[in-house]
Amino acid sequence: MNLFDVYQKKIETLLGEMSSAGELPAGLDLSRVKVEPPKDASHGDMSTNAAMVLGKPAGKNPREVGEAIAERLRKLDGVREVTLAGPGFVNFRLSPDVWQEIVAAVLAQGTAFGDSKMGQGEKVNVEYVSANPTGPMHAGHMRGAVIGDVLARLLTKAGYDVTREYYFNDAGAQVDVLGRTTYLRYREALGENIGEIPDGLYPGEYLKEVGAGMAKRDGDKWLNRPEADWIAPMRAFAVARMIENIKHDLDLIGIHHDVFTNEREIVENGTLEEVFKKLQDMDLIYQGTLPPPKGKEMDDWEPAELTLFRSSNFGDSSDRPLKKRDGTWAYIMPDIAYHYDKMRRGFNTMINVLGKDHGNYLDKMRPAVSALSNGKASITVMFCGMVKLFKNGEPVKLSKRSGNIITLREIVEEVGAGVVRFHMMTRTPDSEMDFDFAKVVEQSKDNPVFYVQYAHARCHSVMRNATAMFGAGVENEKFDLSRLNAEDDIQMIRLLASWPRFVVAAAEAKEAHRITIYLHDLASAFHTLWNKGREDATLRFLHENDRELSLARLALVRAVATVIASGLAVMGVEPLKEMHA
RNA sequence: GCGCCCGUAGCUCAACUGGAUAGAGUGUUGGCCUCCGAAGCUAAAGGUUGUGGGUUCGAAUCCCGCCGGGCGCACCA
Repeated sequence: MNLFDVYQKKIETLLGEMSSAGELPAGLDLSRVKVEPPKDASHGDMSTNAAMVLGKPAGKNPREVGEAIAERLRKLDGVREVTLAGPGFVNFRLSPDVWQEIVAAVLAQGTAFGDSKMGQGEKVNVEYVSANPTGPMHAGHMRGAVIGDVLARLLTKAGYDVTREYYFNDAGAQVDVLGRTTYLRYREALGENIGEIPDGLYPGEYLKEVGAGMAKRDGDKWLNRPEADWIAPMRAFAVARMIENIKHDLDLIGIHHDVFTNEREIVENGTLEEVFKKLQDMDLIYQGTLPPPKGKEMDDWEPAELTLFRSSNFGDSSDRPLKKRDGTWAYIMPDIAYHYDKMRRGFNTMINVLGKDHGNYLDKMRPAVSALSNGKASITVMFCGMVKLFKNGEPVKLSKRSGNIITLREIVEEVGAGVVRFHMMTRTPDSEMDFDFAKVVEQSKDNPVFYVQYAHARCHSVMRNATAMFGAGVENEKFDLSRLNAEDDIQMIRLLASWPRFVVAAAEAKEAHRITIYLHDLASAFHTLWNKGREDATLRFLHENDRELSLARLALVRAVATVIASGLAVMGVEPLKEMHA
């Protein structure tokens, strides 16, 4: 239930009536007409720009149009205090019962309050994490992992049919390195002294158990045999183990993908050839020579004739090679084929969460997606900035070379999954962010996770007190919403009522971090209201001698807790009923 | 050199995607616990939204030019 949608429709109907009555021309474009909360609450509950948007096409002064709109608006049920302001805003208030009903709606819908049908069941593919299975999840992965997952939750809440996907490469050079390192660990497990891990292999301890696992499964059958014999089984075994490992680590922060796709499948089932043929049929493939890249020192540049894709037809800065000089596929080809595969599976909206260092991924992929779908499919990339870790105020040095990585598991064990998730969402995705192990668990209002959780816990504290005061089961007793008539009550409800709007706006913009902003506002409003009760006893939630008011206020408090929980659910964070030190 | 992103209070970030007087936190200085959890609330203060033009009823937001920053620019993966 989105009140703003309700009044948007009412106003559109009203404008239609004005056209019929000849007060406005027929066939006006209403798409820019909006109903939103005014920036300054003292202007009213809602505001519409209709008069300003329609003034010009109607050939009338906006204020004149506004006056006519106001006239009709005054006659609507639930509307009061219609005023004309500024350049032509029509502001109005809603009568208290309209607001009070929101509390009932929230309690009836529970955390589903704020769900929207905006997405209309459209299939969306959100691809995130997608780390190659060469090591455990570490600090560098957590930002993208959480951003992708929360975006998926948000889009689901907004009515999209979301598939969470993980794509990994189980071929290629990195995976060969994994295979070789596993072989070394395998020999170690069989009793050999392997000494230091040589340069160019993965030094991390985590491959020890993989090698041991291999030794357990296959015994010594791979010893003293050439690499050509053992590299494939080592790779396969290690990849399978690492994927299990990754799934397990992701589970620690509540992340579960629906689909795992690997590059090998795409390559082996002939998708590359199919895509290539398709592009050929569209006359988008030719043999040619590219100019050397500009602005870069190229000591070994040699012009060569290559098989090129006319990506510049689709806005790319230059055409791109799909085959190398030796005739084998260029590396972007599997990626293109993979996106073709997604489209073939019915996804016209594809979202990719990547690190900022993949800066030109979109440039490379968009032309292909556009060509292969005749412009129907879209690919969006969300770039994530780096997370800088701090311990005791000192930056944590990370070195993958020495195997000195901070794993996701360590972080989650130290601060908890909810804290990690919430913090990753406190900034726009592409900004850099500091993550201080001490600060993120600090129990003060400086810490947004705590602040929001505290508000939720306080709500539950009120519920506990209500039980103590009025006996068990008070929350199920009937309440009279009309008792919520203090301006502060209504103020609180207004904020609750705007939650569905936030969901829609955040989903439209694909900016899940806005949810944290809303939650912080809501928590702040609740803390404020709480404290007002200290100075003005009439605003307290519970009144021993006024059971009816207490029940109504208790309903309000439960609604606040419900909306906080609804927001935290989008974040994938478990709401706390009690804070404990 | 080219492409993408960014530039908002001293600092870290918002601003519901074109709306009215640009808001929070932090830092500084005050006030509030016999009272539902003071782990909180509250007052003051801080701005030519990098800059110069343009578009319109209206611009932090859209367009163009500068200035400054980040990332990317191979047939590597």
